[in-house]
Amino acid sequence: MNEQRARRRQSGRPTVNDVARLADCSPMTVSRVINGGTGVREETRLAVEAAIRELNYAPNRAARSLAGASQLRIALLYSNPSAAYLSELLIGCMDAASRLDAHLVVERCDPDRDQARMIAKLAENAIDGFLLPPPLCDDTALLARLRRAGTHAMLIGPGQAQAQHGVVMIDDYQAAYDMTRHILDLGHRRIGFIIGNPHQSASALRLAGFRDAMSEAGVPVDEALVKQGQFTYRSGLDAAMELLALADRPTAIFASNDDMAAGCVAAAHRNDLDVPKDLTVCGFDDTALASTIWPELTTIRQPIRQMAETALDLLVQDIRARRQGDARGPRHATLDYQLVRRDSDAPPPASAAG
Amino acid sequence: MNEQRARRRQSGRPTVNDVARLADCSPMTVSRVINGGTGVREETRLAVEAAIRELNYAPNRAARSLAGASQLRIALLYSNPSAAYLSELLIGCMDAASRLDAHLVVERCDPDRDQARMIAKLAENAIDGFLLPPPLCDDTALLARLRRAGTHAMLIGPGQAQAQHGVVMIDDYQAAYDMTRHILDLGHRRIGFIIGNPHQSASALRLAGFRDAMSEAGVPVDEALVKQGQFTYRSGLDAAMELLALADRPTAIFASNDDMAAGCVAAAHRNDLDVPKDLTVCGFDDTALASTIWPELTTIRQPIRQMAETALDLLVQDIRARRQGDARGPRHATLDYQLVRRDSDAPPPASAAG
DNA sequence: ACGTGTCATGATAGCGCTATCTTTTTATCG
DNA sequence: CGATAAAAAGATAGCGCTATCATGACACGT
Repeated sequence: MNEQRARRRQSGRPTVNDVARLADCSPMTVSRVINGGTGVREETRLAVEAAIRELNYAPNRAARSLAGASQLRIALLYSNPSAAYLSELLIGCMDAASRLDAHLVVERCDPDRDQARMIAKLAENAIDGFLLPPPLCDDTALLARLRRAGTHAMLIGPGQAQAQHGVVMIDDYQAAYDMTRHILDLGHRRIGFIIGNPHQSASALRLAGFRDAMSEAGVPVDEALVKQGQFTYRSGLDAAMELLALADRPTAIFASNDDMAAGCVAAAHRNDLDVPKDLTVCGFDDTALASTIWPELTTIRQPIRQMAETALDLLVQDIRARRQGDARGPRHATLDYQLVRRDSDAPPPASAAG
Repeated sequence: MNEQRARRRQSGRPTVNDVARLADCSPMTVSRVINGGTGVREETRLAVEAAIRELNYAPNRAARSLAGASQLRIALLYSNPSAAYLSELLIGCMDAASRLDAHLVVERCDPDRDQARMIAKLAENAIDGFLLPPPLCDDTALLARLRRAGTHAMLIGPGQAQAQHGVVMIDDYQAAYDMTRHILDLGHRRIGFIIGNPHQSASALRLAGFRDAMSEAGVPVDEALVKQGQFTYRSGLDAAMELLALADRPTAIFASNDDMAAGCVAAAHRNDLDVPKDLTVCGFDDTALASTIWPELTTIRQPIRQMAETALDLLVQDIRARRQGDARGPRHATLDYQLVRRDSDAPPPASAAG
C-alpha cells in the first residue's frame, strides 16, 4: 500500500501534512497560515512558518487551484510582433498569471486570418478573458466581436479609453507634452514631428500633446514640419528625409515611436548631420531598438511589464467579481511613464539657436 | 448538498463525468481517449470525441497534473535581454510547458548579481530543471555550478556541445558556411567578416564556417577584412567604418549577427554607399531588427521557438527518465536553420566585379 | 454556577482527474 | 461449443489542498 502511494507521489516534495506533523497541528492550520493566516494564534503561526522553512515546503499549485476551483484561463492575443514589447508583456503576464494562479494562453492573432472563428471558439468555453495589447486593442471590429460575445477583455495601452472593456494605459498625451517640453527646454524652436500610424488612436494623442506643449510655450507649429508616418522605420526615414531637405530645416525631430526615430537618425547621417550635435531626435516607447542603435535614443518608457501585470490583475478581479454577481464593470488604470534621457538630444547648434 | 457542491465548483465547465454521461461510458474511458486512447474501441472513441466536442470540454490542468503527480518546475534563466530572441523563446517555452504540463518559472539572472545564491536556492527544492539560452549557455562557471548541484539543465544554442548537459542547437558552422557560399555565388570576392563576441563560442564557429567556405571556393581571406566585433550595433558600425575606409574596400560584409549588420548598413550610408547596390550586407539570427531596418537584411534564421520547444521536451523527458532510474544521460538535438534572403544583398557593382 | 458568544483549531469531504486493479466483453482456438 | 487469452470498460482510491462545518477552549455577563 505504502509503496503504491510512494510511486504515485510527486518527487518526495513535502506536503501540508508533513508540515502539519512537524508543527504539531492540523493541515488546515497550515493552509490558513499559508493563505494570509487570519484566525491563527501568533505562536502557532510561528511554529508553522518554522516548519515550512525547515522542510523547504512550497505549496502545490495544481492542488491549490483544484481545491479552490479558481483556475481562470486568460488568453493573451498578439498580432504585431514588436518583439521587445512582446517579451516584456509576456514576462509581466507570466508573473501575474503565476501569482494569481491563472492559466495563460498565448495566441497569435492576425486580423486577416480567421480571427473571428478563433475568438468565437475561445470565447465559447475555454477562455475566461482576453488581454489585448496594441495594435489589437485598437481593432474596433475585434472589440465589438468580443463585446457581443460577452467576454471579459482588458486592453493594454490603447489610445483611448473604452467603456465596454477594461483598460490599462499611460497618458500618451501628457507624455508627448512632456517630451516636447523637454525639447523646448533644450532651446529648440524649429521642431519637427512625425505622426504615428493613423489607425492607432495613440497617434492622435501624441500629436495633441506636441501641439499643446508648443502653443503653451508660445511657439507656433510650422505645419511643414509635421509629417505623417506609419510607425515603421522606413516611414520615419522618408519623413525625416523630407524634413531635412527643407530650406529652413528643423533642429529637432520628435518621432511618435522609436522605429521612426531610428529612421530619423539614419536620415540625418545620410545628410551628413551629427546626432545630437546637428539634430536632436527623440522617440517614444523605449523599445530595444532605442538602446540598440547609436546614438541611443532619448525616449518615453512605458512600464510595459507593470502594465501587463496590472492588466492581468484587474482582469482576474473583474472576472471573479462578475462571477459573484458583482457587476462593477470593467476596471481602468493609468500608469506612470518615464522620460528616458540618452544621447540623441542636445541644445540646437549655435548657428540655429535663438 | 448539491448547492454546496455547485458553489465550490468551477464556472460550470464540463468535467470528465459530464462527458462520460453523454458518451454513455465511464470517466476512465474518457480519460483514456484524451490521453492517447490506447485500448479503446474505435466506436467508443468516436462517441467520446463527439461528446467532448458537443460539450466543448477541456480537461482541467490542475486536476490532471495533481492526479498524475507530474508537475515539473522548469526555470528559464535569461540574462541578455535581446528582446526578439527572448520573446520567441518565451512563446516556445510556454507552448511546450503547457503541452507537457510543466510549470515554467522565468527568472532574470545576471552573471554578477548573486547568481550562485539564486541557483542554489532554486535547485535546492523548487526547480526540477533549467533552460539556459545564450549567453548563459556559455557561462562555464554557471554550468559547472549546476553540474555540481546535480541539476538537470538544457542549453539552447550554445556554441559547443556539452557532455554534462543537454543541448539544442543549430549548426552555426554550416550556417555561416552557407551564407558565405551565398555571397560568393553572387559574385563577390572581397568579403569582409565581423566576428562576434569572443566569449560566446558560436562566434568562433561562424568564423570557421566563413573561412572554410572561402578557402574551398579558392578565394584567399584577406585578414585586413576580418574585424573583431562584440555583437553590438556600435561594434558593427565601428568595424564597418574601418572596412569601408580601406583603399581596396570590400564589396560585401558578413556580420556575425543582425545588430552588427545593422551597424554596417548605417556605416555604408554614412559613406554614401547604397545597400545593396554598392555594398552587400548579411547578418545572422533573423531578429526583429533584421526586418525593421531598411533595407531588410538577408540573414540566417534560427528556429528559436522550435528550439525552445525541443529543449523543454527533451529536458522533461530527461528528468522523467532519470526519475525512473533510466540514466540515459542528457539529450542533444540539432535543428535546421534557414537562409532568409531579403533586400540587403546583390551582385557586386560592375566596377568591382570579376 | 450557567448560558452565550468569540476565537483557534480539527474533522470531513470533496475539487477533476488518472493509476491501478477488477470485472466484463470479445476474439481465438482445440 | 466451452475454454482461454486478450482487449475493453468500470470501480476504487487517492493526488495535495482548501471550504465548510463541528468542536473545544476560554472570557464574559448575570
